[in-house]
Parts: sequence; C-alpha cells; structure tokens
Amino acid sequence: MIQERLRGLLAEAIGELRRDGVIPDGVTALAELQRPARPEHGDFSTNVALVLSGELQTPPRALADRIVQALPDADWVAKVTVAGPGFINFFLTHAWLQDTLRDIARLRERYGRWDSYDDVEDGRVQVEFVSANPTGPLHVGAGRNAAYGDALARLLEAAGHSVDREYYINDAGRQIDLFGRSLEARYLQALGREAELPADGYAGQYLVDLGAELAEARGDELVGHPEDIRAWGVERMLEGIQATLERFGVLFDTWFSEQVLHDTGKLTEALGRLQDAGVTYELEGAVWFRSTQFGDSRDRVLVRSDGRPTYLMSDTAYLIDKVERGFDHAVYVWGADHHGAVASLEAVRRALKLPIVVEILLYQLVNLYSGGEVVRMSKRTGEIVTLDELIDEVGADAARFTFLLRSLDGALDFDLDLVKAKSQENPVYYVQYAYARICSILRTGAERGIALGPIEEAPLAELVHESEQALARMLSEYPETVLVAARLRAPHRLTTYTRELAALFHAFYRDCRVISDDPQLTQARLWLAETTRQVLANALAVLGVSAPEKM
RNA sequence: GCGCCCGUAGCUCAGCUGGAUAGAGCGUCGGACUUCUAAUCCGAGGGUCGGGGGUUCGAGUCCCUCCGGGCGCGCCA
Repeated sequence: MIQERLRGLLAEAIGELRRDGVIPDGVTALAELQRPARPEHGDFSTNVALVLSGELQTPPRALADRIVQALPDADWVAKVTVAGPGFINFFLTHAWLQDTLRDIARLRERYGRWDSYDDVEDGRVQVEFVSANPTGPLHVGAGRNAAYGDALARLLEAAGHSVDREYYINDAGRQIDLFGRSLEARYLQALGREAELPADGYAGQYLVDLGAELAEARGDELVGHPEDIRAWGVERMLEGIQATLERFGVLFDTWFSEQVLHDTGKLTEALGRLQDAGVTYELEGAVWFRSTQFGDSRDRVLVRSDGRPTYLMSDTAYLIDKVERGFDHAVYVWGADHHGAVASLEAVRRALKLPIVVEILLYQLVNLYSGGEVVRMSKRTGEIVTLDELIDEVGADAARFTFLLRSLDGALDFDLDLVKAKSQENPVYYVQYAYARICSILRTGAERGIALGPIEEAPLAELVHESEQALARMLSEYPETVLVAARLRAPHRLTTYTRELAALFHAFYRDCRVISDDPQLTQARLWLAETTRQVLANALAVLGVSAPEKM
C-alpha cells in the first residue's frame, strides 16, 4: 500500500538525520501518516517533525525542512511541502489512485478484508450477543443488540479475526420459573379451568396465545406437569427468537444453554475453583466472593442462603467454559443497565487467572417513541413492541441501518412514526440508491453495447476531474476504515463511510457523464463506477444490509 | 452519596491513539429532470463544541472542577 511506501521514504530520511547526529540515539521517531482534510495540504501528511521538535528543542519547521531535504527521490511523489507549524505534506502523482482502482478490480469482494493477514493478535474471538431471556418475543431494544453484535462480528472477521457468534440462553432460574407458571395458568384457562396468573407473572397476550396453542396441540395431557409445560414454552419461545433473528440477518454458531451448565455440574466445579483460590467466605448462610480484592466495589453473593446459585455463579461457570472451548477473547454485548455486573465478571477472571480477554461492550438503551411519547416496555406487563413488528413496518435493512447509525455510547431514539411514515428519508435508502444507480448505469452501458473492458486497457489517467479524484480517494480509504472501525468496535464508522461514499458518487454523477461519445473516457469512468459499486457492496455486507440492483 | 454514559447548528447526530479554517442529515428559504435512476443534486442561512481552570507548539478530543440529562448501585437477571 501507498502508506507503506511513504513510511519507507520517511524512515530513510530519519535514518540519514540520525547518522548526521541531528536526531540522537534513544529518540524514537514515529512517522504518523494522516489524510489531510484539505486538498491544499496534500494527499498525505506527517506530524513527525512536530513530535520530534518537542524532544529535541529544535524549531519544528527547521526540522521539517531537514527531513524533506533528506527524503530520497521517488517518481510517484509530485511535491513535498512544509506547512503550518511544521507539517510535512506529500502531494502524489495520480498513479496511486489508479493503483487503488486496479486493486479493487482485482480483489473484488476481498478488497478491504484483512483475512489474509496472520498476525491476528486476538486469536479466536467469541462474540456473545442478544442472549435475551426466552420468556417472550424479542423487543425493539434487543434489535440494537442484534444489529450491533452481528455487525461487530462481521467487522472483526473483515479485519482478519476468527469469530464465533454465540447466544447464551438463560433457561434456568427464577424468571424462567415464573414464565413456566404463567404459561401453565394460560394453558389451564385455555382448557376452561380455573387458574390465576401468578403475582408478577407475565401478562403479555403472547402467553395467552401460547397457552391456547398448547391446549390445541396436546389437549389436557400436560395438566399437572409444570416442568413439561415450561420446557415446551421455552422451546417455542426460542424457535420464535431464532426465526426473528434469521429475518434480521443474524445467525449464531452456538446456542448455549445455561441449564446445561447446571446439569453437568459446571457450577459446582466453578465454585470449587473459587474456594480453592481462597477468595470466598460464608456469611449469614450465603457464600460470598471477595471481589473487592479484585477491583469490584463490593463483594458478591455466589450461593444464596437457600442454596440457589446467583447469576454471577452461572456467569463464572460460563466464562470458564469459554476458556475450555479455546477462546482467547470473549466479547459480551450488554445493555448499559447491566454495567454493574462488569466489575464482578472481571474480578472472577482475575481471581481465577483465566487466560482470556474479557471485553464487555455496553450500549445505551433504546428509547422508543410513538405518537411523540416514549413507549414504556415491559415483558411482564406485556407492553412491548416486538422486533418482528419493527421489521414488518420498516424492513430489516432500514432497521439495521438505523441501529448502526450511532455510536454505542449514546442513547438511541427510535421514532416509530418517523421511520414508518417517512421511510423514504431513511439514510439507508440514500446509500442503497447510489448502489442501484451505479447498477443502472452499468446496465445501460451493456444495453448500448458498451461493456466493461479489461481494466488494464482502461485509460484511468483520464480521471482527472475533482469529483473523480475525490471519489477514488475515498475508495482508497476503505481498507483502513475497516481496521479503525474494528479496533474501536465501532460499526457505525462504516455506516458513516457508506454515506460519505454515496455522497461522493452522487457528486461524481452530477459532474461527469459516465457513458459518453468518448469510448476511452467512458471505459475509465465505467471502471470508477464499478469499483465504487464493489466497495459499497463490501461495506454494506459488513453492516449486514442488502445492496439492491434496482429501486 | 458512589459508578458508567451523554452534553457539538433550531432538531437528530458524525468527528481515528490531540493536528491545520469543527462536518453531515433533517427542518427553513431559493434553484436544477428533452440527456446514464430527481429516493438525486446545487446555493443560502445557521456554532461561546454545557461553564470554568489546566497540560501542550497545537484541545471538541487529555486532566481537574462545576452544572444539566440518562442508566445502575439486591441473597433480582
């Protein structure tokens, strides 16, 4: 890549200054390359002189001048200037942008993927996300988790990591119990018998329907078998969740049952390890974890005084299991309301010295608006807007794109009326429209007998218009955008990228007629359009949003 | 009280490990389809980056402090 060649030039210049004694040994010079925001600042710039001047007590501009003088000649560098406080700006010949287009044409869907690099520091990464309790259908809030977790998994893969997607099923404990008893009541009611929903039970309509369905399917044969009723209900809920996620474009490698951890003695085993480590104690009949010793704000209960394990106990066994399955890096996608549990899980990892990186990503909650009012959702009261309903209303693409528009750190306002009524104005259509427009141009070309020839024969040097240059430049930034987005765990950076790329294409379309009387120029512009199409397709694939050829 | 997140244009938000003159969409006003998709484009207007202090050649970005908002602080999950 061009950046590597520029770094090479800089390294040579710095080396020469070292030999001359201008830069003493022991002073490191990190040649940091940037893409200047303004064209008058060149194609690339470096602040190396500014950074060095602080250590050397030399005026930065003078130092920059010395570095520039020491730079070896290169025919692909048109001009080097020193500007501002001491930036060194590189102006390159247009050849490197032509190389970018040829790279894209050659690599196609692999452009911007770093799979081929072996120096993956994170080893096997597991991304665990959604993991909503199977006590009801997924609601809109889970949509943010699903869209984010899935896009993150795709992004990490694009950045070269080996990724497993996992859904942790909370099919043990009090909530599932309550769910089972609620379903039992609805089931009995459906059979015409006297039954009352437990206090705090799940009141949603979906359970009424489920009870009726059970009565229909099995008659009264499950009466008096609450365990079977619960198991049947959980199974049905999971089927529904899985179907919803599939519509949403989200597929998991593993569905991991908490109950299995209980049944196979993993919790007892985990407790034993903590006890062996000497980090537990008993108090008032409960077993506590001395997590304050490992950075937590207070100690936590592992086993209640009635003998039942806490969620932390399960999470500990689960984390150990992740290590045993060979993961080096465990990513958790949690709602911000769980942030209190972050420190205790990290404390577990430290107490047991588990050889795994625990990375917990918290997303701020989704506020759903309807009719200008916040919609309060609660599974127990049954007041929910389901993810399925959202997909019905706006489609999976618009929903995913909307969830991936913003950084995880901010609360997300999802205005149903706005997205329903004005779905044309959703930014996803802006990007998809650019894609469809390119496809249309390529179709028109083909219809007129102007097919895309070999890129080697296209006179890419004729792409000199400002809009063409800006577009090609943006295409060249795609691979590093993927890396930065992956490193920051920020798929929304890719979303932003697609919007900017689409905008630059629309500007190019305005300024430059692709199919014209000039067959040579037409070939060059067709290739610029085609490579833009390819990069849009690649980026949308990482976001899990479709790229339609017609709109 | 303690912890995490947020505060950038009228609204919703981008802004990479600190870089050069802080950006976009929506909304407002005014324009552009006989020609490759007008779900598009062009122009105008709009800012004490919550306030204050500090570090730095350089701060929306880092540190301290205050103000405002959201979430959490159970032998609930």
